[in-house]
Amino acid sequence: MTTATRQRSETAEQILDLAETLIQTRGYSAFSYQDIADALGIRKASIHYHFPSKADLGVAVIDRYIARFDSALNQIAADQTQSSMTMLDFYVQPYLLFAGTPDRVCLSAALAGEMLALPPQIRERVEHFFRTHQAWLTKILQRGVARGEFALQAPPPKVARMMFGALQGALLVKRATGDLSQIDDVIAVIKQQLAGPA
Amino acid sequence: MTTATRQRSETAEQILDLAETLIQTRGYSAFSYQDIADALGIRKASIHYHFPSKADLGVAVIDRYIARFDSALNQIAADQTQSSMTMLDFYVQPYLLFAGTPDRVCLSAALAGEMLALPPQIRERVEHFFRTHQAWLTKILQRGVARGEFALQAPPPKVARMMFGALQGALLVKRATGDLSQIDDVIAVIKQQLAGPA
DNA sequence: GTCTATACAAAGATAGAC
DNA sequence: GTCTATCTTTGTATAGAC
Repeated sequence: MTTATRQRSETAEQILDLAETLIQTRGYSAFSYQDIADALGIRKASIHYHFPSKADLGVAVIDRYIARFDSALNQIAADQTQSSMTMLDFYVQPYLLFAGTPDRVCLSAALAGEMLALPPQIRERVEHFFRTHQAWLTKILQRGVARGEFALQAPPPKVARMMFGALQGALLVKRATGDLSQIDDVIAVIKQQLAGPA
Repeated sequence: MTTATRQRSETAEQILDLAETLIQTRGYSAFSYQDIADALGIRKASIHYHFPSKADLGVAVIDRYIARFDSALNQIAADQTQSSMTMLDFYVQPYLLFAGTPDRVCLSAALAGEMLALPPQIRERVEHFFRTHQAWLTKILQRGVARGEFALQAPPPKVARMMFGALQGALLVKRATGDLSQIDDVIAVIKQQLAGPA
């Protein structure tokens, strides 16, 4: 068992949950230990006990976020009897979940907006998240092409980039405009294009 | 002549330029009057003379940003002899400009990442920016379809949403990963899809 | 593991001299 | 229009009692 999976106290988990939401809605720079202390009814010093510095907390939040996605991606790829489109449908589930809320975007996208204000350890992880997801999408697209399920008009890596950017951008636009149908529309257009010319 | 076009002092312009860059690279919450004072070799109080509050400065920055885009969009639409694809090529110019720098994203996308931490006046403008651009893109797509230049597999408003999100997302990913080819790839894929099935 | 108390720096902002 | 000086609040962080 690695360090990443060592269990955490109940309070630590609550702190992580709240910090994740705060970063997604207000950004890393704009949230404070005080915000969390108020919400949980504890003192700032107690949070420092669990996460000595704000950077430590930020790293823990994104590491957990990444781990959740990694687990989901592995699960999807585990069942090779599925169609590639079904795999993509599973992939976009988290985006649809965020889409259902008025104020949530992908944690990594929120962080990417303030990239140069982030501690280096956090920056690295945002970069890792983006690279990993685009690579994963590329693999699914290649699989779909190989199996004759997709008819792409551009190389899989480029289509993967377009898809990933469109999903992340759609969440940002959704929140800013308050129009929750943004992601549904974007996903619909993407899927139609993968299916190939009618 | 409207208020928006009233001329500003040289110092005020320098402050706006720097604030714009700082918001694009570090975000609204993370930049301070001190950052600007240091860079310009002036005092914080001097900035407060030109822009009483941080919200005032933020509003001035995004208003100028929006005005620049509005002007560009109007210019593009002014010459109706152009092809719709040419109009789109002009539209993506600013994105390509940002794409050439390692750390710039669209001002509105940076702000969208920390939406709930923004003063209401700024939030409104981000929303306005997103709505305006998607509406403009929709009009160009409709024009292209009407003139037989584009063969879309989905309704123009939805394709416009996908395109816009993809462009914004591409800039964020570009900065996070450091791969400047992200936008070129995304634009290439988008254009190929507009041209219709081969 | 949580608290009180406190240190220390930075932020946004204002008053008033020049 | 810019400066010095100052105020107030907030943010991150630590020491040490319970």
